[in-house]
Amino acid sequence: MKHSHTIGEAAATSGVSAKMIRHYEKIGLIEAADRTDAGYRLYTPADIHTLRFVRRARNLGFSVDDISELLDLWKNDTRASKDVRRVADGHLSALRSKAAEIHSMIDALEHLFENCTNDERPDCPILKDLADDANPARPKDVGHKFGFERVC
Amino acid sequence: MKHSHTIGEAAATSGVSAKMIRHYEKIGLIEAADRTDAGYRLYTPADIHTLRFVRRARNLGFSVDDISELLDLWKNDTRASKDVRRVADGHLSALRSKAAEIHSMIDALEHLFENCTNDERPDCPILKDLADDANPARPKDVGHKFGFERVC
DNA sequence: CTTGACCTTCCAATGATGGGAAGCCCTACT
DNA sequence: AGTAGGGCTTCCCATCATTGGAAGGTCAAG
Repeated sequence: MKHSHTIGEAAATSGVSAKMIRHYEKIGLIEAADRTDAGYRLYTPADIHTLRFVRRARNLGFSVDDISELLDLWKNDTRASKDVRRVADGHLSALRSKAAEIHSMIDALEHLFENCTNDERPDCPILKDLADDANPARPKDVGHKFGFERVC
Repeated sequence: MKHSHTIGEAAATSGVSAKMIRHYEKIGLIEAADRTDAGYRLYTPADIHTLRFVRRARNLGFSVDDISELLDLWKNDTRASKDVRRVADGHLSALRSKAAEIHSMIDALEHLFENCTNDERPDCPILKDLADDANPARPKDVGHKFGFERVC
């Protein structure tokens, strides 16, 4: 086991946190690492390369399921280019529709701002609009599937 | 208690699911509803109006915390317009930065597609790029805070 | 031989929502 | 009057990626 690294080193060089490396192992995204006699995980340069692949895919917003599929394709020499493309294409169109939703929210909010005095008076067109029963506030239901945990 | 409605009716007319109405009550976003002798929740038209306000704000992507603040302002006649504006402004800039991230992911993916043959051959520039140690794939770390649960 | 930095596992929380089970309530129909 | 059904109740669990912490074992240097 020459050239093996601890999880901390693997985390530092791959950009994936040690926590997440253990997590990815537990959920089966990556293979279980070899261990020292003391139980420490050991990572080869090839493992770290895989971790980098995972991080880059996450940076592009791929889900863990997508990445699992991409990893399989990556390690399979007989893969067809179009299979990879299918995964990436699905992700891309999801991104595009998410972008469209966000832009429609931005537009609606900017519209609400148009008449906002931004002063000490209690009159506020933004609240008026939210309270207006005739206004569906761009009714497209957004909710959980597209993730507004804290930022949207 | 004339003019009172069950949670199902309130859900249907407000557009907020019964599940979520109970949830909002539990987390304190809305006040606990009155109950019948049998324990059924009862909603007045004013309650339903509040629920509509909540739904519209959610449709605009406001977080529950934001909405809680907006509700307080809405029910407070001495509010200052600028306080509402502060909440909405914070949300708007969060939306804008999220939009920017998504567009950078879209751009990166579209770039990967440029040389993709989309055929049966095993050669795939998308995977090559993900595996390329020299390529940080737009290193801006995205992750949990901006929500890619299933779509990104 | 201690100290401190690292590693281990396990459990919990985030945020908004959905799903389901087990059981009570109410109305309508036989 | 009894029953079928639908709606209501509470409680727990799952999602998704990630972080945090606690309790404890290991290793290297001082």
